[in-house]
Order: sequence, then structure tokens, then C-alpha cells
Amino acid sequence: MTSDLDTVFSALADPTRRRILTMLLEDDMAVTDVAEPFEMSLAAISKHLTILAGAGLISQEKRGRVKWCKLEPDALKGASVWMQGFGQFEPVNLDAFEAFLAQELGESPD
Amino acid sequence: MTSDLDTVFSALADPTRRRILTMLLEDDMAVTDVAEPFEMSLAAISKHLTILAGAGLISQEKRGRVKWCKLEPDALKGASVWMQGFGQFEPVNLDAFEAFLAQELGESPD
DNA sequence: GGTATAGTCAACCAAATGGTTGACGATCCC
DNA sequence: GGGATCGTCAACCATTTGGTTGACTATACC
Repeated sequence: MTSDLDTVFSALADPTRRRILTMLLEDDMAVTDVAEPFEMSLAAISKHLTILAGAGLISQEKRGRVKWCKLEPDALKGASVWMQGFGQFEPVNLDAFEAFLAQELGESPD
Repeated sequence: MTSDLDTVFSALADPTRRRILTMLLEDDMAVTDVAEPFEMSLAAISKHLTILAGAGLISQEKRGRVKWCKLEPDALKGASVWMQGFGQFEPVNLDAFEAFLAQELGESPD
């Protein structure tokens, strides 16, 4: 039983994959364009993208011969919450932030 | 140049190590006591602890023949901030949270 | 149809990972 | 000193990881 956290954290453990995610923060990209700035083969990047997709961190949609990669930041949520469990980083923690969100958003559904 | 994020995220990618961290959330522990609930050798746990210490996630202090392990949650900070960069988890993002913190904390230095 | 482009697949490889066991050094206790 | 406990080290092993190259499929273009 491999946890979601396993796949997410190990996906994030590789600098190439983190760099890909930050690239996708700007805009959706085709596989070839993702690969362009890296000094490694297209096949290698394709594997990295498969791993990111496996972790749910990106989604991929094929249109014509081009496969578009889209960031799915929600997949970070579980990992983020897990880490917050340790995070007395700030005097204000998740509870306070949730209270803030509740107040800020009024009645947002979901 | 291996990034801090590399070592932190790959330390977190293993379920045994995450479980160790949650155990240490309760209290500082000796190596033998950390190992007790796991079905694996003491040497294996010792290696995991070395990796956690290498990532800065725990510190270890030897008193007598006992080595105490202490959680160092600040080491999660960098990784947490990195992840927040993606976190349009909610309609409210980092900017809003920073504003919230500023307001909440008044004049907290640093 | 023919050719270029986008991307994956399969086989292979070196290095890293996560575990084992057995020997060992240090410390505590009698 | 002698024996038990704490923990690491070293050697070893199987599996996973991150990369390569070459062949291949599918789409686009002329």
C-alpha cells in the first residue's frame, strides 16, 4: 500500500521534476517544450512527466500529436497538510489560517 | 549541488521515516525506542535516523550510551514555503496569508 | 504518398536505496 | 573485571532510480 504521500514526496525529491513544476506554474506546456531547457533526452523528460502525473501533480491531455501538461497544484494539498502538522513554523498555524480563510471567504461552498 | 529541498523531500518520501517523525512529535526518543514498533533491524532504523538528521529534520544528542533524537520541525520550513508557491489551493493565496500574518502579528521582528 | 515532428516504448546501464547480518566500541551495572 | 545494553560500522544483497540509445506509432504538412 503505497501512500499518496510516498508518491508526492518522492516526485518532489528530484530537482528536475521540481523545475518542471515551476515551469508549468507559468503556463501549460507541450512535452517537447518542457524538455527544451534541460540537457537530457526527451525520453528522460517523458519519464519524469509520467512520474509527476502518477503523483497527480500534473495532468496530461493529448491534442493532435501534441501532449499538453498542466499543473495540478491540488495534489500538493495532502503533503502540505501533513507538513503543517509539524509546523509551529510561525506563531500562527493552520487553525488560525483556517479561521482567516473562513472569515475571508464568507460562504464559499466546498 | 544537492539542494536542501532534495534531501528534505527524499527524507519525507519514505513512510518509515515519516512515521518516525510523527513519533518524535510526541516526545524526544532514544534510538532503541524509536526502533521498537518497527519490524526491521535496529541498524536499518539507525540508517533512517541518519538520513533524517542529514536533512536537518531531527537532531541527535548522545548522553551516556543513549542517543536521543529530537524533532527539528524548522527544517520543513523551506519545503513548506516552496510548496506554498504552488498553493492556489484556496482562492486565497500566499499574498493574502502574508497580509493576514502581518495584521495578526503586529510588530513581530524578523 | 512522402517526410518531418511529437512522443512513447524497450532494452540496457550505473548508481543509489533500503534492507540484512555479524563484528565491534562504549557505556552502565554488579 | 565481566556481562548486558546501546548504537554504529562494514560487507553484502535485491530492487529502484535516473539516465542513455534506437526503434517505433501517430499526427501534421506539402
